[in-house]
Amino acid sequence: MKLDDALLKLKEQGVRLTPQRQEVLRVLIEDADKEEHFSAEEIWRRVQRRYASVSFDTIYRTLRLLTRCGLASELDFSGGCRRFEFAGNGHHHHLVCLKCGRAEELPLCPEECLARVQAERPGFKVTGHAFEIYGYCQRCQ
Amino acid sequence: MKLDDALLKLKEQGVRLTPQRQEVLRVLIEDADKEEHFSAEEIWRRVQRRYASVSFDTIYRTLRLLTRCGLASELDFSGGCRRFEFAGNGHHHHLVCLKCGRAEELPLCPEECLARVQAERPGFKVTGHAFEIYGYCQRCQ
DNA sequence: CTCCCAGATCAGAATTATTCCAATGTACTA
DNA sequence: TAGTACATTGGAATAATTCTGATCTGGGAG
Repeated sequence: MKLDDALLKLKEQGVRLTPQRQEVLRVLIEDADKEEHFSAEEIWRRVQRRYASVSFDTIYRTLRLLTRCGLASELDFSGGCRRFEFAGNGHHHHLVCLKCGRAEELPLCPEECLARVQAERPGFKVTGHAFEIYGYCQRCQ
Repeated sequence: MKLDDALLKLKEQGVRLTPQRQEVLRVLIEDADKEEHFSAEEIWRRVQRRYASVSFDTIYRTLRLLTRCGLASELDFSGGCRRFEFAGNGHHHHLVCLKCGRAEELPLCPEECLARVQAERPGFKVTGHAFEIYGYCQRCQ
């Protein structure tokens, strides 16, 4: 999914398209590569390049908004590094380096485990899941 | 594993057995049931019952120590609820309620996914992994 | 059993991440 | 093009965790 599609999707949901929101979305979509997932501060710095007076609060509020709209995901990796990514590139999980914090995307998902749990605990309403593998990347070993 | 075994294991590792440390370990082992995983504050309150002047810092330091010694695990659940559990009851994952924060233990593990990743990324040194399923428990729906 | 000191504890301050608030600004409808 | 509901701003508040420097103590040596 590209930036224009994402903006359209926001508009369809009746969300006001402010320049700050557009730029946060642009950073998530265009500045990220497969191994780079931004912290809120990194996103803030990048948005500041174009909108120097943007506040930290706006970044967080926008990220929460985008998450609610299904356009961003909040990643709670171990070691206190909460990161954000664009959610329009398909479901995946992460291989996370504990030294440099970079996360590579893994095109897999423990679906059988999920299915088993849902079958065995009908009383629990599943809404999501997380799966991360931790360790040290080649550079950091 | 019981409290005495855990204390012995600490001693073998040359760790000083202070009353505070013993009480933290006792809380983790004897006060927890399968659906209750304590926050640092909950552990602090419980240790205070016996050692009224214990500091918050001691709780955190002890939990880090126990984690390094393999006797505790830090659980980074989504929604900012970091919790701690005794690590002597076998490997497992968690079914986490996003409302009340309780976590039920799941006796399963996405092993095939781990094996696949290790086979496909020989350059990455895997040291651990996390798998949690989120949703709402019967009570909280 | 007592002494001793490396390492542990304590209280409170510092740090970090995130959210709240009240005043001000603005995207979008009509 | 104007009006207003919603968004942004900057600074302060909150919460979680860690640091610091003074004081205390578990447990080995004698």
